[in-house]
Amino acid sequence: MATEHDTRPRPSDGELAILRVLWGRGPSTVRQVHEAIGDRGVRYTTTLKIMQVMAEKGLVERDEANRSHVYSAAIEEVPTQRRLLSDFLDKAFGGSAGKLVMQALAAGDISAEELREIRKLLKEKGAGHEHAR
Amino acid sequence: MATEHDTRPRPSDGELAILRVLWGRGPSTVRQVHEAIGDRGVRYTTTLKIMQVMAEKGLVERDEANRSHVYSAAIEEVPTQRRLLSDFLDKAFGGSAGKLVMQALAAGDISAEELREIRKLLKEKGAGHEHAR
DNA sequence: TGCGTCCTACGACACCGGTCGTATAATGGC
DNA sequence: GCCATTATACGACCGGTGTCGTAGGACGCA
Repeated sequence: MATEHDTRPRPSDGELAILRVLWGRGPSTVRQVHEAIGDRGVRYTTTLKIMQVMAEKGLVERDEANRSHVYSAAIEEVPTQRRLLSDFLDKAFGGSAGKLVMQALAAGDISAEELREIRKLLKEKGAGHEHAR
Repeated sequence: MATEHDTRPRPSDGELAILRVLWGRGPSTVRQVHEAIGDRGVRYTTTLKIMQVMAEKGLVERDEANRSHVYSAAIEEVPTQRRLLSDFLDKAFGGSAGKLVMQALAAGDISAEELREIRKLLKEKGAGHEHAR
């Protein structure tokens, strides 16, 4: 069987913030991450601690070659987002992806660029949409 | 604009599950909610406690006329979903509604019915899509 | 009137996530 | 070689959430 389920836990909110930095700028030191986050009043050791815990959980990988350890994301961005989205979909929208999409469209500001992509995606998806089952 | 910001806290996951029941079937007793939730191994008093806390927080209202108190949702479904969605959007997608929509479209099974609505919405939205502000 | 049933109320507890202080070790400039 | 700087490690604590046990009151019915 190809689909061995990932045993790693979902990232928490704080962990996700760190992952976003790692995904965005690639392997980074704690300091770099800490500063990238904008340092919302939070101490350096807090960021450090979270990242250490993440390493234990397998959410990030750590290169200890240098004194300043270099961390990199151990889980991919899109699949992770998809898992979180799936959870959120169930919790907040009872699993109705349609409702979620509609509210996202109504609420969020979406660039023309992205709108175009969405239309394209929708066109492909709805190729044979004549019959609704 | 009379946008007095709602001071009530965001519902937690457990609270959200209860709200979904309340939104779905209207004012209900604790027992009804508890059974509707499917009772995932959780004791009755757990459900009760959460609902009591929700009442304190102002997330639900309680009618104590009868012995079995009747609870009803004190916050509306769509605005609540929108707030949660907005939070989630920031946390998981860095605020990019476009990315979220695309993944939701790609991942979720959306009924033909909803697909049609989405297209309609998209059409309206993109009517004068020359400038995406 | 007494008893089983159902309800609410309340407190205790455990876990998780986030936060920080402090201790200790490496580094590099002077 | 010394010292200030900067890094990691570790433990403590707090608040929120969920979980449950138990106590006690209301109800209905034989």
